[in-house]
Amino acid sequence: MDPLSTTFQALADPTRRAILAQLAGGERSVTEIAAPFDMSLPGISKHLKVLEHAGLISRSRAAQWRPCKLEPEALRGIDGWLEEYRRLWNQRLDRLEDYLAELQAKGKKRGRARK
Amino acid sequence: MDPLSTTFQALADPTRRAILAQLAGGERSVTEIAAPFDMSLPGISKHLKVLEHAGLISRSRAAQWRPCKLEPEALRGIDGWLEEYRRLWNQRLDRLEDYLAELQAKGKKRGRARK
DNA sequence: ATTCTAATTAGCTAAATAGCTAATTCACAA
DNA sequence: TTGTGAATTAGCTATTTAGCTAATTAGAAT
Repeated sequence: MDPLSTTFQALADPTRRAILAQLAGGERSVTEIAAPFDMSLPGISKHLKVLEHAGLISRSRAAQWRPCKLEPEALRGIDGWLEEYRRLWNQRLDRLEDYLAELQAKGKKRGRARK
Repeated sequence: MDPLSTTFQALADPTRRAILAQLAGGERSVTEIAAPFDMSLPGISKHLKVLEHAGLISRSRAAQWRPCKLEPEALRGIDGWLEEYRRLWNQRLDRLEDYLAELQAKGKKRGRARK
């Protein structure tokens, strides 16, 4: 799978996104991560493997704990992909602003010929 | 499925992303869209349904054609989701810049006490 | 050595996904 | 009304995914 697909795929699950949000607050062990979820530990473990494979988290080793750390740089790929489309939705926004500006102008010059 | 998961899921396929890229150039009929791909028409049709369901494209109707149009606004959801993490990877970048600045300072004041 | 805790792996099931071919719908044209 | 081109739906298969329980590995502590 290409990297972009892998990242999008990893993010397409609310549990995994919640795990990332949790890790934004700092490193956590697997049991700490699992605590808020109504899901078995192996289930969480699988989700972590998906996130690690996508490069979104990394895991170190401290005694019998395997603390997970967020790797936000892995999101730059999709941020870059978005770039091209950001232009497009801003264009629309610009047109809307133009339209609103025009409406306002019409309001002030009520009765005058249009443009 | 929640909207964010639906969007990410839709984007987690290279064919679907290629379709969006193609539609960034303007509206296209289904056969036009299908042309560059080595895939059956029903296959493409399924991909289009996924994209439409995610709100990433819309379809109108002109005679027997069903032209597809890109709806880039549907990407704002994931752009907003990214926002929180952008902060984090910029932090890292800031730290790197700080570090480089410090290195440079050290270079100029070589031999002096640090900090 | 034994036991406890943290975490993963094995092995299963149910559901979703990607792809195909064949059949169908729909609108226009002859 | 019959035919033609555009697109979807039906129906199938193979693969992947999410989830579980039970079993296993690995380190720390007793």
